[in-house]
Amino acid sequence: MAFWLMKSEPEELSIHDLQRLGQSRWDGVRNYQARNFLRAMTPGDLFFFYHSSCPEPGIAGIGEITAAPYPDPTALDPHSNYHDAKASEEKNPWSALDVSFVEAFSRVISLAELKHQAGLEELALVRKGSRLSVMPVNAEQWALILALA
DNA sequence: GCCAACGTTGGC
DNA sequence: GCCAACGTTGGC
Repeated sequence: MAFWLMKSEPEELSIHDLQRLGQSRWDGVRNYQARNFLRAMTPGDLFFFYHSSCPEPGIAGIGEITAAPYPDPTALDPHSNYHDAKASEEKNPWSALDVSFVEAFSRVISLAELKHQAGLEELALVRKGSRLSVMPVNAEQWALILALA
């Protein structure tokens, strides 16, 4: 079992949306490095649900990977914001997977707090210039962040 | 393969 | 809205 962190704009999908829905498809990733991390995920893996591009950016809860990665259907949908004109049924470079709700933290662990937390220096989220939307979290980092919640 | 121009991300 | 940083595109 592995740990991850994935970013979502809460206006699109927040941890509370996921709580209400129970499960959701995680799609729209259009960066190869992030996609490669998606493809490394297996059912049972847990991820921190990060709220980005919002008034209070930070980790808002936990979700679980429930299905192995499959071709991202939004890449083929001309009406989707994530449509990729170069993708086809035969050759779709993008991946999506299914996630389920695990927990909503009683507070958001803010980005500022994560930046100041000793032991998280290597976390891609807080590294200068890093804009990855999907990233690995090691067991030590996971436990450290969980203890802040 | 180089690299300038452009687009995107995402915090502030 | 600004802008730093990174990624992608496309001419050469």
